[in-house]
Amino acid sequence: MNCCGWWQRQEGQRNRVVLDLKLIRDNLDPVQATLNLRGGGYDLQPIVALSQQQRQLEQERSLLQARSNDIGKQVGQQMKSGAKPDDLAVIALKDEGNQIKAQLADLEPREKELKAQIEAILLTLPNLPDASTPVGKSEDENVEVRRWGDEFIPQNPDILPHDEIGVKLGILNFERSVKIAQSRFVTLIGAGAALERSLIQFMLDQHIQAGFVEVLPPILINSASLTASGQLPKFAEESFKCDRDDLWLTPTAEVPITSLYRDDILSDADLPIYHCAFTPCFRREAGSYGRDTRGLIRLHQFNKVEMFKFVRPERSMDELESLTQQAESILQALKLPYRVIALCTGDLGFSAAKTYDLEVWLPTQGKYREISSCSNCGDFQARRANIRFKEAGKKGTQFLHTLNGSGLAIGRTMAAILENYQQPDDTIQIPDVLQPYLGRETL
RNA sequence: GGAGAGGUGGCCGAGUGGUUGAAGGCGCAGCACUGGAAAUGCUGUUUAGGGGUAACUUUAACGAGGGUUCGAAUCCCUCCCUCUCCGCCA
Repeated sequence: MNCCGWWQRQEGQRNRVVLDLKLIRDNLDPVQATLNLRGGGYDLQPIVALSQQQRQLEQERSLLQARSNDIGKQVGQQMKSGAKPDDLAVIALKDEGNQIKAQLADLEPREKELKAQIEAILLTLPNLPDASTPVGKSEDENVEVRRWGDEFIPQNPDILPHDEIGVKLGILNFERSVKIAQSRFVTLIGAGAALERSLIQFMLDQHIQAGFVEVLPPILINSASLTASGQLPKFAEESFKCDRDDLWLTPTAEVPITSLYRDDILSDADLPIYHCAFTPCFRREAGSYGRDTRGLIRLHQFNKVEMFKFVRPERSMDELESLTQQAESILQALKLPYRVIALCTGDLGFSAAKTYDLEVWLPTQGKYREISSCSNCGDFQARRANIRFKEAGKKGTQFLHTLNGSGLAIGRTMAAILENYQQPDDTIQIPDVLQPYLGRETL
């Protein structure tokens, strides 16, 4: 992680609060207990201790600075009323000012160091699971919520895996992609490229119609953006980095979209804000050697249409349900069988408080595979990104809630179509809703 | 990449060392006036941390970081960003 230097250009950021320090201080045991549901051995005790010391120093420093300000004023007044710089009274004040300066020079670095330590630890703490997230240690304890489209599961026993049929049809090429780049890349050719493009267009159209405003964000993004949405500091290994520039290849559109409103104070009238975006996504897939080495399931570069919501806190759980349904509506329109899984506390992503995964049926694997992940991040990302809203007529600001969901991963959708729509003669029927986009009925 | 200009509150815009968290204006909110409104007048109008049940109090912030000073929006250094012109380029 140290090789990447992601922390080096963070100075533009105000101190981020991340998990609410006050919440931790005032509710140590419940917060610790909730965090423990994730596993991972997070310990809040050191933070509380450091925070205690830091506040102690802050109080001392404030007092000194108050006195220092006072001295400054007094000198100013005396000079104004005609005192000379070498008057005894003035010199005495200056001396005291210098003494305070010396004391502050000792205090300040110590407090700063404590703050930095606290901040560094806080940034590594994941979000607290929502109370409605099922408790469990690993993905084995995820809970299936519902299934859809059993009647569309193909019964043909001779279906070829999507990568094999894709290569056979000449629309996917993996070998040449190794030549161009590496393994875990694909080149789409002819109708394959067109199908990918049609899927992107179709999905965006669906979301735009549902009220999501399309954005096409930068795909090279800075460290502050990755920190804001929770990818940094813990997951530096997972992203591609352009080392000379403090720029990273985006792992998901969630990251640039979160930072669209970083450090903003929105008006409550602005909420909710719905965005959708098509972007390529880049992941190093460190630690997944040997998993899904074939096909479109796990690539270093893949396309995805993402949905994102900025909402009022009390609405976020309802918004998660409708976000999930929006993602489901794409699978339903494509008539692809899927199931909805509620991730358990042990399998929850770093920034999420609650997550539904959508898993599409892949006949040749005989199982459901993740094609969308819809998460309510609560105020976790809003804290890191410092995105607040102000209620008309009310004092102060509050952090809003963010949600994100794939709608959908394009490559995996392609894979699902190539298998579920495969015909006995090795052609691919094109789903009805895509035909107008692609301009043909079969591949 | 080369040359120049600039970054102040929701916005415009003043401010080159001393009660400036920041004049003035616009906007916004409340009140007054009105049958209602406009116009007008008055009042208010940033955020974050600490202490306090609270009223309140204190600290910090004028792009960011550092320095000079008893005292910095104002002076010095470094960095970032924006704009204009030239070059290059899709």
